[in-house]
Amino acid sequence: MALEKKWVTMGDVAREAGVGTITVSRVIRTPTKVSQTTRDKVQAAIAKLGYVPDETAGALSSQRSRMVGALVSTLEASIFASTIEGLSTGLRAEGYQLLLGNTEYEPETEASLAATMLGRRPDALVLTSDQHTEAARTLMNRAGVPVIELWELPESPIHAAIGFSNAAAGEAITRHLVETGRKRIAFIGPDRANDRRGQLRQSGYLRAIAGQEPRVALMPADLKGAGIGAAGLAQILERYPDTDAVVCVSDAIALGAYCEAMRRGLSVPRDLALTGFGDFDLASDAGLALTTLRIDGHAIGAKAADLILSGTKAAPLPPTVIDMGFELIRRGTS
Amino acid sequence: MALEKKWVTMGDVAREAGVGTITVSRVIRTPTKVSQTTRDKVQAAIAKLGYVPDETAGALSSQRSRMVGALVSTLEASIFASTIEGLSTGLRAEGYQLLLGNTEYEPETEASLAATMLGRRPDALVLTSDQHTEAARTLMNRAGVPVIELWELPESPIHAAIGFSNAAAGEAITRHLVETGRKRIAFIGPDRANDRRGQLRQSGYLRAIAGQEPRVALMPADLKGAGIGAAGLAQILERYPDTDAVVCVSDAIALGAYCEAMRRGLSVPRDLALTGFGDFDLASDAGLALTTLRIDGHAIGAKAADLILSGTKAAPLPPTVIDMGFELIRRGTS
DNA sequence: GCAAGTCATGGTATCGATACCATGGCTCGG
DNA sequence: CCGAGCCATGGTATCGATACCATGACTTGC
Repeated sequence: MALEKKWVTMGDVAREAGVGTITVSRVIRTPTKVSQTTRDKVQAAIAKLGYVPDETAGALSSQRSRMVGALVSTLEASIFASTIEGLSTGLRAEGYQLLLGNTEYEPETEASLAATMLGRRPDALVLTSDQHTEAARTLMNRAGVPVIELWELPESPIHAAIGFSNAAAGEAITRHLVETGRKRIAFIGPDRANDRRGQLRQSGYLRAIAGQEPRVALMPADLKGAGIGAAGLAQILERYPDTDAVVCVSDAIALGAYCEAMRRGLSVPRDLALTGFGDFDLASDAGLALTTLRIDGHAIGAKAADLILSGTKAAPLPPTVIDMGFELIRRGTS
Repeated sequence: MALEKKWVTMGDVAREAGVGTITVSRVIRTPTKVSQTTRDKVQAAIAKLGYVPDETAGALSSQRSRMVGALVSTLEASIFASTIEGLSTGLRAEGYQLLLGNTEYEPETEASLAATMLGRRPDALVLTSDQHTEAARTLMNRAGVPVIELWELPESPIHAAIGFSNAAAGEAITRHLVETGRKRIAFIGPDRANDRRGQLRQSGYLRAIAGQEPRVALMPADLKGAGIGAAGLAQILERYPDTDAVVCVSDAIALGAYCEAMRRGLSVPRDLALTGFGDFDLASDAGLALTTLRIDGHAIGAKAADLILSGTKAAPLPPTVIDMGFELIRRGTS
């Protein structure tokens, strides 16, 4: 341990201020427990020395890391961007920080990332991935760390969940097309074995078209959003030329389908109605004016932060499943 | 500290395997220094007990946290998504993890986040924000933590930088329009005082149109991408009805401008050429087929990971500025 | 006026891992 | 056959903060 001294320690501050180390700790964590004059002295010393408390040491001795691990299925397509933002903003207010991991829709990756993250002893784990390996479930249960699943309402939540019913959402947007007179409705999504959310939306679609013939195109996921939409619409029109509406599993996919429709000279929504999912920027009136289903990702993230911060060592947060709902936004494509 | 025992410790594993704790540590960190038989014994004990090493304690004693702090200007619009992804994937391979913070283009927020992050004693700090307060610079310098700035080539880098010249990029894409015969070129971007990257692209635009009249629309940043593009184009056409090309500071803004042009019955690219920036999914041939400037965000992130992992305690990474360049992608809008 | 209680503060053990140094067994060259 | 040198392993101090308990000064109620 003969490393050159690099960081100012709490002891240095204590010496400078002429107090005990514990008093410095209190000035930082629980200022009300220290008299005004002492507090000022200590704060002056902190400023003078440029002291930055070592959270690593604090975490070890207090057994609270003030870190939250977040495992997201994907960083692309901005799907979870606002959720992460809401979460991180909420946590920052209390000095908590976010550890980020990207599972890429792979349960195996999720399991390995979860294990690595638990090594940091986070105070909570947030998952936007919905498929967990048995090993991961065991690990997370045994760890005693609260686990919050987002963007879904799982049948058997690990602990808590905040989201909405993807099946109901898929059903709602499809029903909107049915109700506006569409008779031959198709569905486009990526072909991803571990994307349960997408599968649930598809099941909602199937329920809503009851009576109509299902027309589903699942395209290779490596095409990315727009590519999936464009290729998917091409496939649908080839197999079912008389299709008059398409439900896309995301706004990005809807963009691809929209552009493909333009290229084919189809009029939207006259010849073909189109819906997205998520209500991202590109769907707005200033953009494609896409009929879509709005998910308030920011609110989901903020709610998760609330939940985490409200749980304490003494009273861990109770198992809960919170339905944040969704909202149909009708714009120009339907 | 009378907390119930929750986690299996290295001592537990050592006892189970009948070895010293340090041997367990070596099995995890430097397996080659332990004999095969002992290694097997220890690994069996680890598996049996479900031991997850406490990185918090490891960080404290080894003075290496295996964490990298990343401060991004924004999580939205997926601008930095691939960079973060490249970074996190590269780091994961070595068991490093990512601490994420969102500065929202606010130098003050960046400074406060940087301070919080330094409390975790990260092994490196990665910034995609380009404006730093004086306090933040001082803090980062004093901390002795390598700082890597991304997506730019700063004149006075804090330490290392990986990116490209935003001014040259703005100039290149504008020059492309000049060379393809456009005579009255406008520029649309957000009105963000602390977005130096955008300002540099604008300065490149100004340099490239030399001789032409500058036509710049900077719209309120809270409109978001597509809104900025749509409102920006409207403003440009009102003030300069004969505009024949528009340089947009991002692909998302170009989408808004594109849709606005459609609504006005303008033909792209005949009446109006349009360019974006970033080459995100929506710009692809399957999407808008947008002429744009490709930035390889993933490569930038991956390179940053390499750089961080190559630096050791003994030989900290040398100050470097790496130009990753950019690529003009000509598609259907010019 | 005194016991009981509150407030501000400090001392010391401790969290769980790793660094440093030490040790015993073994190989190998002369 | 012996000492130099390597390999595998262990003991102990330590990283920098916080928890717990203790202490002395001062307030308050009856």
